[in-house]
This record gives sequence, C-alpha cells and structure tokens, in this order.
Amino acid sequence: MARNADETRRKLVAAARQYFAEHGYERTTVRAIAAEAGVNPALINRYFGGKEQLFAESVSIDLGFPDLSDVPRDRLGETLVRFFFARWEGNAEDDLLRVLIRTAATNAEAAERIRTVLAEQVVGLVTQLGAPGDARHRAALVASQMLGLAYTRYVLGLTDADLSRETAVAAIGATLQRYLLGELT
Amino acid sequence: MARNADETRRKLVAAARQYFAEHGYERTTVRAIAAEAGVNPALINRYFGGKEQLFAESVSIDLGFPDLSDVPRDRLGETLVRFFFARWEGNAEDDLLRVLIRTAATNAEAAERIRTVLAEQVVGLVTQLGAPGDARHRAALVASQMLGLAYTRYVLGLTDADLSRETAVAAIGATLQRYLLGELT
DNA sequence: GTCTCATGTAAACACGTGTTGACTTCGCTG
DNA sequence: CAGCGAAGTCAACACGTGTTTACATGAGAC
Repeated sequence: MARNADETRRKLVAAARQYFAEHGYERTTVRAIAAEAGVNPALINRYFGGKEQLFAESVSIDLGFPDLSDVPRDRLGETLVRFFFARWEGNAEDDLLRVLIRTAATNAEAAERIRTVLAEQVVGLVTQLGAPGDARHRAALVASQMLGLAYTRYVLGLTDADLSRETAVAAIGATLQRYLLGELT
Repeated sequence: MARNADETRRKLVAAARQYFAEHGYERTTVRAIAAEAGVNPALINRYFGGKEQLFAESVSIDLGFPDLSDVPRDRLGETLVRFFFARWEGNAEDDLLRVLIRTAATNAEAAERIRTVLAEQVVGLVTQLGAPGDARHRAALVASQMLGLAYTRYVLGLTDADLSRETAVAAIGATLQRYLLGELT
C-alpha cells in the first residue's frame, strides 16, 4: 500500500464525483466511494470530516464560459448550445453539472449551489452582453432551457433518437439567441 | 379510532404524495408518511405491500391537456404555458408532476414514468397538430423547455423575482409555439 | 348481545448507514 | 538502524430504515 495522503484525497474526490453524479447524494454510500477509490472508508472522515463535507468539496463548479467576444452576436445562442454539448459529453461520467442537477432535486445545499452559479455566472454573462430589460429574467430563461435540456438528456435519459444533436443545436440555439438578445414580449 | 380501510388507504396516498413531492423518494420515510396520515406505519405494508408499491400507486399521472381545438394555432404556445402555470399552482403542495420531477433524479422507475408520459401524451399532442418533421423531436424540445421551467421553479426555487409570470408566458410561449409548429432549422 | 374477522397496535427484527476509536504499519528523519 | 509521527486498518457503535409478527380491538352480521 503506497502511503500518500494527497493521492488518497484525490482518489476519493474522483470516486465521489462519479458516484454522486450517477446516483445522487442520498443513494451513494461512503463505503461505495471508498471501495471505488480502493481506500478505507474511515479515511473519508479523517480527510474530509464526513460525507457531507466530501460532497461539498467534490462538487465545486465553474461553468467556464468560453470567450464570446469574437463570436458574431447573431450566433451566440448556437455557440452556447454547442459549448454545453461539448462540455457535457467531454468527460464521460464525472461531470459536476450532472451531480448538481441530480442532487439538487432532494438536497437543499446543491440547489443553493446552482442558484449561486446562475446568479453569478449566467446573470454576469447576460449583463455583459448588454441586452435591454431585466438581466435576471433573461438569465432565468436561459437557465430554464439549458437545465431542461440537461434534465431530459442526462436524468431522463432521452437520446439522439428523441432529439438529434443537430436539431437541438438549431432549435435551442435559436431559443437562447432570443432569450439573450431578442425581444421578449 | 374510526376503522375504515378505504379511508385509511386514501389518507396514506395523500400523505405519500405530499412527502414524495417535497423530499423525493429516498428522503421520505414510511414512518413520516404514516405520521402525517395519522396512521400506524405497519398499515403501509398491509395495504400496499411496502414503500415501493405505495410510491407506484401514489404517483400515477395524466397531464390532462385541455382541448386545444378551438385555440388559434398561432397562440398554442402561450396557451400551453398558461395551462401549465395554472396546473402547477392550482394544487398547492401535492402535485404529482413535482413528485416525479424530483424523484426521477435518483429513481429509475420515476424517470421511466416521465418518459412514458412524454412518449404517449406529448408526442400525441404534437402528432395531432400535424406539424412537419419528426414529432418526437418536437415533443422532446417542448419537454426540455417545460421541464426546465418546472425544474428552475419548483426544484431550484426560482421565484417571480427571477422570472416574472408575464415574461415567462410571453417568452416561453413563443418558444413552444416554434417548437410545436415553427421552422426548426 | 355475541361472535367473528377485518382493522389497527406495539414491539421487535434484520439490515445498512455514517461515524468513531484503538490499533497497526509504513516512511521518513536523525 | 531506531524512533516517531503520519497514514491506513479493523471492528464496533449508534442510529434510522423498511418490514414482519404476534396481539388487541372495534364494527358489522346474525
């Protein structure tokens, strides 16, 4: 057994993300996480203080919006949808967004996290674009469409057969375009 | 103690819907349901066979789309959004849709239920409207937007301050209109 | 009124959970 | 190489869960 505290912590966080993403907070057990990490369950308490803290530490999130300054303003919506598809399907199973969407359904802290992300990052993006009207409203609209797409795809499990990638990019891109910059009346 | 099996079953189902809607499947306990119903926990097993079956029996769902035949075709989207707002905010706390959205996050059976509802009722509606292209795609788009709205409102807890009712009706109504009947390219 | 059986009660069971504390073992420092 | 502290192990604990079982009791039939 190689003894290295940092490595062990890293392995635990990785395993935690995977399990939390797949099963949500309640249904994942510390024993399963520890097993996946190849580590003793007691070490979760030693290093993180408990399941709750491991969750908090594992699920930090940054949407990491790309630089949109050189994107034509009339293609922002499409770009955003493509960006999210790429992000979601880049890392296979441990995406933090998925953890939160799944977990927020029954965990108040996770829901609060998402709200914070929306308030800080999405509202920020919208404000930066300088569209007329209430930036919060526009941000909430964008969130409702994007979280809905994420929910149907990654929680319900709808596939390309139900909604092909190209159709989604085109149709939802147009929607986001309007939510970001268009007329809302 | 009034002894009436049917009444007891009814009380249990009502309490179950409330708790499942509020906390999801995993976090609600049969003891809590029984307490809310003012009934002995053992009766859940006597009458339903267990927690799983009580859940299944409590959460049956029918979207109950209104008759849309006399709605002008260019106002279908708006009508649909208004319908959903009315439906969601009609019954205060025991809405079955909320149960499912929350629970599907970690419960495979609930996710399957929603998929069935979409496949049968939403695809049915779209087909009936006779729009060009793949009805499944259009239905999935509608679902992504409506479930996203439900998720941000009733799971994340965004309020009218984040997205006013009128803005939602107008903006999302226009989106649904396009998803139902418009050009998707 | 009494008998009977569905209805309701109470306690315990079996199990899985997160967590803890005492112990062992490795790796480094002198 | 010896000693010591950090890293890891093991077993048990305390608790909450869904469920079952044996028992009490009320309501309706005759």
